[in-house]
Amino acid sequence: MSLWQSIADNLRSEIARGLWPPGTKLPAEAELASRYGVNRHTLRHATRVLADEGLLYSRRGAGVFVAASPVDYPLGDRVRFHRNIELAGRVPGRKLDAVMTRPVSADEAVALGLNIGDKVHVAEGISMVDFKPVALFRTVFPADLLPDLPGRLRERQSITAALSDCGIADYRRVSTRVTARVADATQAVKLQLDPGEPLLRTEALSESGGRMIERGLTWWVAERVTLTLPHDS
Amino acid sequence: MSLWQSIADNLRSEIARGLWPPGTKLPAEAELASRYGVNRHTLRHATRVLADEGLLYSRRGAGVFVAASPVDYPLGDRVRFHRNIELAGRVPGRKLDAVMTRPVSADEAVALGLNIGDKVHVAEGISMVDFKPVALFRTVFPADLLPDLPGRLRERQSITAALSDCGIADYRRVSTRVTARVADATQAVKLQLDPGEPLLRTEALSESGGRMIERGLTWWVAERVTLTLPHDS
DNA sequence: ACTAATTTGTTCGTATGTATG
DNA sequence: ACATACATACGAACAAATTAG
Repeated sequence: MSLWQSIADNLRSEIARGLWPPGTKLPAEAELASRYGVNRHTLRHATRVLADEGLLYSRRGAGVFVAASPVDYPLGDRVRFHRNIELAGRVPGRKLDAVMTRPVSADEAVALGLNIGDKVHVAEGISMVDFKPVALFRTVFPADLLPDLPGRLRERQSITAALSDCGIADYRRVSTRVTARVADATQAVKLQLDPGEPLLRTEALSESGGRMIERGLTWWVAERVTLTLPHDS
Repeated sequence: MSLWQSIADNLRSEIARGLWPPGTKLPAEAELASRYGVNRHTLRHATRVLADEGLLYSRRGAGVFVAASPVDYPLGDRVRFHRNIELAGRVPGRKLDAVMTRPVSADEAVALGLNIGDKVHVAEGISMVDFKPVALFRTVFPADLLPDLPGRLRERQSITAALSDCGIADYRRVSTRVTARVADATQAVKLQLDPGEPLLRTEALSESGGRMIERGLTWWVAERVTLTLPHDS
């Protein structure tokens, strides 16, 4: 086993054991290199590999830092943000930026099976984990099915709870599509990250009782969340 | 409905109908604006929205172009690149950059259920659709189970076929994790895109007959693929 | 290698219609 | 009725990147 590999393994296990918590600044490369008794190039080889794995990141002139361990977010048939995050032992939160009712757009109409001119409720906001933003969402609901939804959304913390108040006891994902984009300036500000950082974009359609009930677009901060897929076997 | 919205809808439907095939350069903004009888700002508002949706992209000094429609890539229990792409009516391809055998790394050992010191075969390369690169992959196999794999991989076009030659007739995904990173310089060159463009990174584990058979890392060009999830109902 | 023409990107200014309270 | 705020639309000019000759 090469020197850089054993150093990488060493650091990896130390990070895994919590010896260097997320956000910690590692000692300077020169310092660490002398501790391991290797040349700075050798140490850099190890940290570069860990950075590729997403465990570390470096900022020129600032230092090498331990990346925040991303939240695992399972994308199953019944995706519920609050439950998912609580099951992972973290604190879920949501900030509602806007709730409005407006005519459906062309692409939304196709997705939800509506006609031009029909109205939709739109909820926009930010999802948080441990009081840090992890995602932006824009969710669209057919207004005719859910006349009371805007009010309920403002009262309740979770979308699931608001839908339940409107008589939608259960709903299921029928399709999920995943792609990625880099954050623009507006998204970066809302998510407290730098523009150009990658976002995972999911487009989800849910139905209940034969009607499309929800079309949700979510932009996840890639470095703060890992989407996991169901493999029912 | 505002002017820019109807222009956007018009262009959207024209693109959907194939009137402007992927890669086509649209007429210059000034030209298009005069055709629609609007100011250039108004036209730009429409094209900006379509660019946000991923239907168009613009290059200063060059023009506005119709984006190549991304390939839908289903992530199910039995993921087979060649079959998936052919089913979408496109031409799959693979370029093998390297096949080697080396000791397993720490994280690979955990994933595949191996011990330190065990050997793995590694296959690295580029996946293509319609002769354009869409993804980088690095796939790792336990060497003890598949002594002949390196030779087979070099002979055959698809990993599925090579595994079949080694007696693995069938294998299933047991876990898939999705996150995103921006492309570094090396990845950008291999994938023929600009550094800083977002990549979707999937980490997949597959098993066959009770043994982990494969751990595949794939970096997808986000603008050229959309990952779709199974929702078995 | 250089220039000129073309094309998108950005920033001024101005005006109008439409909700809101 | 009025003031305010916001989105929409037009006009002009210039900057920056690309392409053609």
